Amino acid sequence: MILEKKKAFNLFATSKGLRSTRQRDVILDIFLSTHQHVSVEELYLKIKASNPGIGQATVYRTLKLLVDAGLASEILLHDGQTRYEHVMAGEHHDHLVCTGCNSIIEFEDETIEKLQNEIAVRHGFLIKNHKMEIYGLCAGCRK
Amino acid sequence: MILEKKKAFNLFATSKGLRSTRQRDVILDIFLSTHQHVSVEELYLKIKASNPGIGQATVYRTLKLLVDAGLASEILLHDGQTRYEHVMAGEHHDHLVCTGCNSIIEFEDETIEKLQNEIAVRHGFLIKNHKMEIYGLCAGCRK
DNA sequence: ATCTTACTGAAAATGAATGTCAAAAGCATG
DNA sequence: CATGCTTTTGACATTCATTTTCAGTAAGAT
Repeated sequence: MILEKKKAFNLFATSKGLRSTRQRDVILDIFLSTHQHVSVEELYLKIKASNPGIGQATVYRTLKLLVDAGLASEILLHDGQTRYEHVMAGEHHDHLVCTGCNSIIEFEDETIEKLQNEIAVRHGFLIKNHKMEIYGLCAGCRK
Repeated sequence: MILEKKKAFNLFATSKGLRSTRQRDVILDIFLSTHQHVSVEELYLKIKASNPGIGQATVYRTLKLLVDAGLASEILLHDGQTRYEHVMAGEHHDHLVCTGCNSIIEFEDETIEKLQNEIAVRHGFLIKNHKMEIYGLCAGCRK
């Protein structure tokens, strides 16, 4: 699966005339190895640990590329840090965000997706993507 | 309706030991008179036009208070500006965001709300609020 | 009217994200 | 494998939204 994504990225890169560099390989690798919803800072620190040479500007730049390539997407929570999550082809998931411990639970619901499409059609709207975040307290934090 | 909200804010203010000031009155007034989804900058400019004395720090501070009071909520789009929308008690609406012209269409869907609750229950999650944004092209921009 | 404490405005500070630019690296070519 | 052209990079500067600071002002209880 990780291999597929690397191939996908290479394809994207060549189609755009981008070059394949050590930095991009490393960043993609480490991004893919992280849990969902990494902030740039988290990712940068992780990268710096094994590859001290790579600068954060490059991490920022590469993450944008991953978004363009359809491998990652940005999520904005309410802590002022942009986070990036993995995009699985065709699949979509949404988030339960715990405001107590900041943990994120993912879920998927086909019925909601269908309803969204209906709503879009009703408004003559062409959906590109969407995000849904439910805020509250997780089981652990309710006590 | 605007009056109700002012009362609600006063109630909140006294319950928290906050003082009632001219600035807060003005900001709440003008916030309530705006369309949905004002950015702080937009609101600040509007306020400055009629009340040149009020500083933007106060606008920022007061908007946070409105959120605490349950009268406003933050929305994060992808343009680096936090926006605030009106919160109607009990009611909830979501957004179709056009990436072509940046217009926002609101909608409400009871079935989706119900499904969200089911999902929350299934995960032992206590919902406080939620956001859903669907990105794409509006009817006008599809052409 | 006085006193305490919260509030405000202006300016400085912060912090995420982006831009700049010279040096380095990719990669097509001879 | 040297050459030359172009993209990419890292370090640093810059931008821009938001937050903090702080001295002065104003609420509102007594």
